[in-house]
Amino acid sequence: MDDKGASALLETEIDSPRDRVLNAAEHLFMLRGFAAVTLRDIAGEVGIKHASLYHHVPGGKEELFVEVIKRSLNRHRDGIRHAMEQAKPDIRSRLHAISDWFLSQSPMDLVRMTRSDIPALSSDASGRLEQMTYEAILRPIEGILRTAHDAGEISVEQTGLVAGGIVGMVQSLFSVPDYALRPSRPQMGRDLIDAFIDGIAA
Amino acid sequence: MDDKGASALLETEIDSPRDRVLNAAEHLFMLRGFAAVTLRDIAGEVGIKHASLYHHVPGGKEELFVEVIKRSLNRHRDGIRHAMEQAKPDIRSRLHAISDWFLSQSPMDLVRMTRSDIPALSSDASGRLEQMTYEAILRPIEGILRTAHDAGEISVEQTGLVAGGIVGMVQSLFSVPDYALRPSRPQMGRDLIDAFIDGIAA
DNA sequence: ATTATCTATAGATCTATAGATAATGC
DNA sequence: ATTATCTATAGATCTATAGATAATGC
Repeated sequence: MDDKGASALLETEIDSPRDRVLNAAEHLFMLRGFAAVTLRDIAGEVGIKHASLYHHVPGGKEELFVEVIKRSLNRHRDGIRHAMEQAKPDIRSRLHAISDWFLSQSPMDLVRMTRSDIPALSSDASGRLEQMTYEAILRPIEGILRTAHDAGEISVEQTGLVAGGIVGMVQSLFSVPDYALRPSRPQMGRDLIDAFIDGIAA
Repeated sequence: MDDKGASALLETEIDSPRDRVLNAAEHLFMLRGFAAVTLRDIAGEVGIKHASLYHHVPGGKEELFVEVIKRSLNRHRDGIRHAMEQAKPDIRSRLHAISDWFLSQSPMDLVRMTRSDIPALSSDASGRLEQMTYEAILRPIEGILRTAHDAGEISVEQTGLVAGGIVGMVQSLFSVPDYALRPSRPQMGRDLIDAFIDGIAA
């Protein structure tokens, strides 16, 4: 699957130059979106000239974005999977773990990604990424909810709807300004999850 | 407050040319965000050349965006206020009405607006819009939750947190693709509100 | 007479490419 | 020797302005 050659790097290995480029690109693309980030912005964050980016990503801006999103989605898929293995099996622990995971990552805005960024790409990449976004994030959470539902742990039927709602709710925390961060963002995430599980009604 | 002169237009009045420009701009800015929309896109949707936009909005792209957002935020503030006057006073009816209102408007992405679009503006406009966003949308909803809390209708204390979560949850529905719109988006919104009020736990 | 639009163009970016130079890894 | 970076530049596009032309409203 990886035509760049599976690298059997030592664990002490520092980031490859290509990874430093992808890291900078991910930071900026996630923060501002595809259109608002220029290749000069990314190169500037790495500390090189923008023309040098083409050595690492010959396909230019679109390939850079696609690589960044694919890498991020794969990491989220694995992160959620791993969190589910670690967490206690009850739905509250599981949703807490998912919230913790999202809030530990660079701020993703799934709404902007699916409504603005991804549709701006060539229709080829566009379709693949849209599909991949669903498979990596919404589908796993949907599965977790479905399992909890079948076990009689939760009552709601519309697992897809609720999965999207939870993600939207948690990601809204990324726009909480620093001065309002009391309690911490992860704690806010768990509080929102608790409110959603128990209901806000008195 | 409005230095363009309060227009005592007849109710049968059709949109002024300036309003047609603002409408097109709002549609595109809300869909794709500030950076991803060009003046040519907007002019094209109106059916004029991009240079003509400067006659209606001399300040150019930034002023156009600021005008659009201010108009939209004012409309949301009034719409929420009006919805609260119409709705029954219990918190469920009120949150249903808020969800209905949001889903009746052109798709707003508050996360993208506050994290990407608004910070890209001159710091002058940026500060004003950030403040106005909070006052027009989050504060009213927070007030509604606070009232319900004081009346013993809901138990959760963190009204600001929950207000943001509800908005994020409802706005996530804008990224539901058309083929998945069963039931309707407004019905999905009310279902999510119900789940949030009653809790998803069995 | 005023308002709205157009053509033409300036100047600033942006993406992308070509080819030279520097740094790195056997 | 290979990988990474740089300088220089082409060509596309974007925002914005100036001034001419067309449409509209008394």
